[in-house]
Amino acid sequence: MKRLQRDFFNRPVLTVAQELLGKTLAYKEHQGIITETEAYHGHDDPACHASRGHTPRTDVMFGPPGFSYVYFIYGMYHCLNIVTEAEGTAAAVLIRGVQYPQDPKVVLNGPGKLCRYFGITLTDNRTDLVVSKNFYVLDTPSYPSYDITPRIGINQGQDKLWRFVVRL
DNA sequence: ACCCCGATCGTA
DNA sequence: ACGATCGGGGTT
Repeated sequence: MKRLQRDFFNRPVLTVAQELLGKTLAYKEHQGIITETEAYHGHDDPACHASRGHTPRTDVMFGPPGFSYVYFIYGMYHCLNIVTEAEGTAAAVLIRGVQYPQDPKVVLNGPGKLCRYFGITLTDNRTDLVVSKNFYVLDTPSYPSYDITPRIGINQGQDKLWRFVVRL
C-alpha cells in the first residue's frame, strides 16, 4: 500500500481535511482509519494557533506540507495535526478521531485520546510524514460521505464549518 | 517574571 | 457542569 506523497498535502487545507477521511494513519505498530478531521488556516482564522504569525511553536505550520504538528494542551494531552498548503502558508488538519482495526473495542474519538493510545508526543513534532520510516499516512480509499459541522472546543471561529466526521 | 487560558477528557 | 494540570505566548 502506497503512502500519501507531498502533493496530496500541498493543496487547500479544506480539501485535504475532507480527503483524509478514510486514509490510514500509521505510527510505529499502530494503524488507524481517519474518521474525523478539522481544518485550521492561519489567515483569517482566529482559532488557528498561527493566526497571530510566527512563534516558536507555530513555525512548523508555515513550513512545507506533509509535516506533523504536535502540540501539548491542557497540561496533559497531545494533539496531532498534519501541515498542508505551500511553504509560507500556515495551515494544518487536526486529526480528531480514528478507527482502530487491530482492536475494534478501542474507541479513539478525540485528538487527545488517539495521541495517548498511539503514544504520539512532542518528540514526534515536525516529522516529515512523506519520508519517515514509522510515521506516515497510507492511501486507503476516502469516505464519500461525511457530516460537516463547526469545530469543537474553540471560542473563536465557530462560524466556520471546518469539521468533517464520517457517519459510522 | 508573571499570569491567563487553552484545537481535552473523564467524572458528576 | 467542572476540575485536573502545565506550557505557550502576550503583557509588565
